[in-house]
Amino acid sequence: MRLAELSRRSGVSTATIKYYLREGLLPPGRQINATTAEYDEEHLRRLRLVRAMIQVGQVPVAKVREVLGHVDDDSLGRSMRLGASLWALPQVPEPDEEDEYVQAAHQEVAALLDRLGWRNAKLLAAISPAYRSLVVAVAAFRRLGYDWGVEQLAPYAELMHRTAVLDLDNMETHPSEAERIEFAVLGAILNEPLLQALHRLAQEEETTRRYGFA
Amino acid sequence: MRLAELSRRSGVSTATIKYYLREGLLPPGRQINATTAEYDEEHLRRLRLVRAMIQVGQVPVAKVREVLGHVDDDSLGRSMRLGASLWALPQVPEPDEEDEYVQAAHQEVAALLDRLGWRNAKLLAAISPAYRSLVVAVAAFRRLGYDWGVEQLAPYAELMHRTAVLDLDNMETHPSEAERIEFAVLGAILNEPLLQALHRLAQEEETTRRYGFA
DNA sequence: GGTACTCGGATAGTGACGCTCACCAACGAG
DNA sequence: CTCGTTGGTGAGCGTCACTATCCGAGTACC
Repeated sequence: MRLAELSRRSGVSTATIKYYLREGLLPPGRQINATTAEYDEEHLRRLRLVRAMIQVGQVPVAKVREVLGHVDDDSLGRSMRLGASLWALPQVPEPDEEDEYVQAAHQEVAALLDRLGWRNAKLLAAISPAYRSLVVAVAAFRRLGYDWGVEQLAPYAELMHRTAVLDLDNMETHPSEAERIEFAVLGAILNEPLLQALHRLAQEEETTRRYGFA
Repeated sequence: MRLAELSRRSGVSTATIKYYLREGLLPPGRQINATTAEYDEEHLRRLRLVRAMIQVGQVPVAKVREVLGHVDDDSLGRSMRLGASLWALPQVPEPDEEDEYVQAAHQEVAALLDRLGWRNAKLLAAISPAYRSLVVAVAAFRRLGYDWGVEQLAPYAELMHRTAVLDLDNMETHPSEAERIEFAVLGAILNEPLLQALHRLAQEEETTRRYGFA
């Protein structure tokens, strides 16, 4: 198929596809002659993945390129590939370690991980962007005078852990290793907007249950 | 306190504070004379809230203004005020209702709400941005060949509902109505990055538990 | 074989966003 | 009186995700 058809089948404008090609988000098509290139189903699939990451996952173009690099990198083990992809996701700015709220948040999060027995997460704390994001979020609450501590966080963490278990169980239903990796990466990126939407919908449901529509 | 002190105490540059004032995210200070304005603790608090929304919650400036308008609008009831704030949050682009995947996703989500007995959410479906986001996310999965149906979604929805229950329980611990509203809005906005961070950390924990660090 | 169309590729431009800079006249401390 | 600082304003910056335009080379159709 040629560029125009790829565009038609994906619903993405030719100009945008050209942009993705230029940015290295799509591998170039098979060159037939100076003015024609041939694309296949794999290109279509990759294009849809890219669109999903950018539009649904709000992943910036540069990060998409990075994530795809990890997905295609056969030299990594499973944990590393998944981790590398997750870590490439958009991040919160670095916490200011001098800040007293940040320091208190560090303590709180460390206590939380102890309470939960998340030993691996503790080991990853120094390098994991998720850990840093958590510290930043907790610090933001504290700065506003809301003292979220272990007591408040633990039930949320428990629920999120169950969510993660579901994620991985779903992943394991896929037979081939390659497919599992793609699903894991994809799931890590697309699950979040989905969870967020479910969470907001659940909040609306619960709010109206408790207080009605007024 | 004057602008420079507000800047020092909040860690936000004076230029940025001026920008927020111009954009109406902060109410103007009490004018003392042509070159001096006085700000108080309320300004500081509001500024921290704005920063938290923008930096942690990734809420665009225009949305922050909108949300603050709802927070300050005493004419609304609780559900409406919370709803108005939640609905002002960044959204996914409108789903293309012509698209077959979107139509299938609609069916799937409707079936999900039936299964869960989320009657209020069903009523809100036509107007709720959360509902639309959910449809877009499910459609994105389907387009990539992963058929997330009621079976896969229901356990996630159940967990998210429990999360929402926690949210509202936490909100109800606050004594005054005004404080509850602020906490609810804030929670709705800041909880998401926090949940996301917990989710990612839980994924890392669970991945390494199952497959080690390799 | 003529011609109108389409192809891919490349360059430059767009509009939104979140600041950030430079400048200004008006003050206030020494 | 001088000099630094104040709050307010207009314009500018860098990034991002496209998008519009042009080009010369091929292709389909009559």
